Amino acid sequence: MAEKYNHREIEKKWQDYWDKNKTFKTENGDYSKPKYYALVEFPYPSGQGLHVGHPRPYTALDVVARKRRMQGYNVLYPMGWDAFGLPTENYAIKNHIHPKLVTKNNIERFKGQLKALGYSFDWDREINTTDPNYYHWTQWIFLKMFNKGLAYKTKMPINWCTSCKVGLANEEVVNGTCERCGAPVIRKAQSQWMLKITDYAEKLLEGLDTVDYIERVKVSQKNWIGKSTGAEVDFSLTGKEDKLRVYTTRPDTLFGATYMVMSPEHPYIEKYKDEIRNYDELIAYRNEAAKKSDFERTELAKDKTGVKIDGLTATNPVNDKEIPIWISDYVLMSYGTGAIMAVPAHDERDWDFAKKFDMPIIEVVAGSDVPVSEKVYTDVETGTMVNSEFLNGLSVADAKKKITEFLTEKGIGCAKTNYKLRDWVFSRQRYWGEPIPVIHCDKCGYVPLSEDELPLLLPDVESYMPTDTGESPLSAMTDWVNCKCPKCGGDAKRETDTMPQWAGSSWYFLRYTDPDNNEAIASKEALDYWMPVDWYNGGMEHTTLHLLYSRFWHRFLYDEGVVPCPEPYSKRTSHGMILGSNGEKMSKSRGNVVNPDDIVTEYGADTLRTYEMFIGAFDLSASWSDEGVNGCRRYLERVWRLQNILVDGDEYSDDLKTKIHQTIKKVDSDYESLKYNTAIAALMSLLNEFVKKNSVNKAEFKTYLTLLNPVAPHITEELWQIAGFEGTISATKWPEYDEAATREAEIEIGVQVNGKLKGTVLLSVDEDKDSALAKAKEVPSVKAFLEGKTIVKEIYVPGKIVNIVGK
RNA sequence: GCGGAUAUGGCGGAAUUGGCAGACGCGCCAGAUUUAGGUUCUGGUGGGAGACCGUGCAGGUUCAAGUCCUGUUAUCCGCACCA
Repeated sequence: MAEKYNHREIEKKWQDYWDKNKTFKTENGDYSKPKYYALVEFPYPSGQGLHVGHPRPYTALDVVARKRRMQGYNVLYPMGWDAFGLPTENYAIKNHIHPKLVTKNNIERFKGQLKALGYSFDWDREINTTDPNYYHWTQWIFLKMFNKGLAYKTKMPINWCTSCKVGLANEEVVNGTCERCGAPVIRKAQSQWMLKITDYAEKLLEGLDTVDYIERVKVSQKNWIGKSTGAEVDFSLTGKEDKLRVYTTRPDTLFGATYMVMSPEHPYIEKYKDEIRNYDELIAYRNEAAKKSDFERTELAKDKTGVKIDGLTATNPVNDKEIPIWISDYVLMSYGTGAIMAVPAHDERDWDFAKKFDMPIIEVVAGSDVPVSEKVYTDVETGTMVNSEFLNGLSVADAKKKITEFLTEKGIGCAKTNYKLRDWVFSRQRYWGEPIPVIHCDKCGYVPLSEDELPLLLPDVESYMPTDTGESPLSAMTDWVNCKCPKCGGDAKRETDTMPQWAGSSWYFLRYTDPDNNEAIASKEALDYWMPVDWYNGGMEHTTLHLLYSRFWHRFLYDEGVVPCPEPYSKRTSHGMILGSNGEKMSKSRGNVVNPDDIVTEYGADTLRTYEMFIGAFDLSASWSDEGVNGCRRYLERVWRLQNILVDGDEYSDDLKTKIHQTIKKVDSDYESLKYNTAIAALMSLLNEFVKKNSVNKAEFKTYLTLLNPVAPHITEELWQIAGFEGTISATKWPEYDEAATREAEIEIGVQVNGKLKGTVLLSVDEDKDSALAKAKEVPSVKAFLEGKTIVKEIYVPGKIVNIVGK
């Protein structure tokens, strides 16, 4: 009789063993084997420690990594720390501890927790974004971008968090509040570093066609980039030289323009201030609009406001009609040209506006059942052009083409593509981030450091408090700030803004390939061999920001010849959240937080891993259940007791052969397609067969342990050793199945009468129709139902169903 | 408003190309073993007394629909005046 399953002893034993023997160390230089690069998002080492949500993706790809190793691949499965960031800095401020120390402690805790879960990470490749040897290269990439003109500084209204006292990217503002702290975000003009991600909009969009991302990730990337095609058209300002240029996606409706709208910030308002009779009114409106936060603007989206400009009108270039110009905050200065032509008949917003201010609505696309005076008509598929002179009778698509050609020919317009994507606000007025390696000299402007001056170290400061002026705490460090200009040698000042947290995570996957390299971000050989990442899994919350930013950096590095492939990730999947047992998001305030440490101590890492894989469909969120955890523990105990019924045998026993081959096939394919829950179900089902039979032979046991090993590595190593199998299970080969052996000789199939199941019949796989039907009709319950009926139709689908239709 | 997803027993969830709905687990019920233990083992478990009825709701296609088609509702997530 075996001893009790003591998970604490066993798990400790094997974790030490793997550590000591560097079982999962990935060597560079061994480039003869096929490679596999599995990647999970590295965590932010927060003070709270690991969350039960973390093990879900980590275990999932650990399963893939372990399986790949057994299949003979050279596997890279690394882990590191995305350790710059606000919570650490805030904690440091509050408790007067250096963020460096806070980070160190948090990492230690996280690392201990991850090790206790038995992941097959190569810990020799651990990276840390706050390590100067790491951010050296973050700064290096920034310099490359700067030198290519992709980094620039500009004064612009930014999203300013009133509580964190820090500028935020658009992506970090949620409903007008700060994504991190929830405080209101206001607009504030500040000089900011920007990265020209917009230059890469098209490349980032096109790249999506070449990668295997789950559909919703692709869709959100596309939406964020927001490509639209249309035309720019010059309207003339009546009686002026100047043109009023607009952007439209519907140039076909040009004849239907009945007024124009400019953004309240449009420069023409200042330029023609002397001729505008209601200038004061316009300025008052503009000031009101500026005061509104993004949140309010959104809230009031349905109710249009605006002011008509008195003293300025426009002329439609195709029919010389004079039309009024309005200003309204529904037109944004930051998109297109800051002005639009309004075609109320065929644009919802214009229609609302026209209705409110009682302006004419001219139909130019016919096809609606309802007059355009009653309902806007935006269909572009079925309508026909009317009231549009030379466009009349054309479809919308043809009209678009024709009018664009016409405009181009006459020199009053051209085809134009726009993107919603904006440049990336890359400065933070904070301490705990990578220093931006640029010096400002009054004479020479912004001067980059030279590469050999990197890394530019983050200096130690007394206080990490951000200043009320909006400057970084670094600005108080005069010794550090004051320096000489590398170009002219005169007095100059260092940039005191730091980089956002996204910087370090925008290229970390490259560093893993060669983490200790002091000469480059990674060696060319390492990058050529390992890149791209074969499978990247991460949270849905990172599908717009992190994914887009890192693709942008990677694509830039590709254009620079630094990396060998245009896209960093071949395949991207996402996992669902683990919710509390009440189905709500886990949080302290809701009191539904589960600490992974408790589960590991009480039930063991293998149980936690098994449970998180078994909990449900990987891409959907799932609620925590203590009973479910217990069930998985029970399962592992049943596996443990298999050693009590272990008998000799070099081959699968006849009665289980088919089932075993089927299980190998199922587990193999399920591990590949994120269907961990059904893989485990199949393993449970096979276990039940062994238990029922009260026997498992060595060949069967070996296969069983190997299949389970990726999910529950500790217990399977131990059982492998106890059974006296050769070597360790981690070094064994992945079992293979024989397709022919997965097929049963005889199957029980359903027999329906008039489409309703009445019984079952045992048939051989290649049973012919006549014999199958004959046997089916002999089934007593079927026979009874056919009594007195005329058979109209008989259906037999081999291996699936028999259906007899009678009247 | 737009885009994406989801909806199946008491619960978590299974169901290649349409082909025995409810695998596997939890919970529950009964029995056995063991005696105080996160027990283990065996059997049962969608509803209904029944013919039958059952995959959010209403239609449709089909010999056959959780799966396909047309509508519709609810929940969740993302985006939100982008011309």
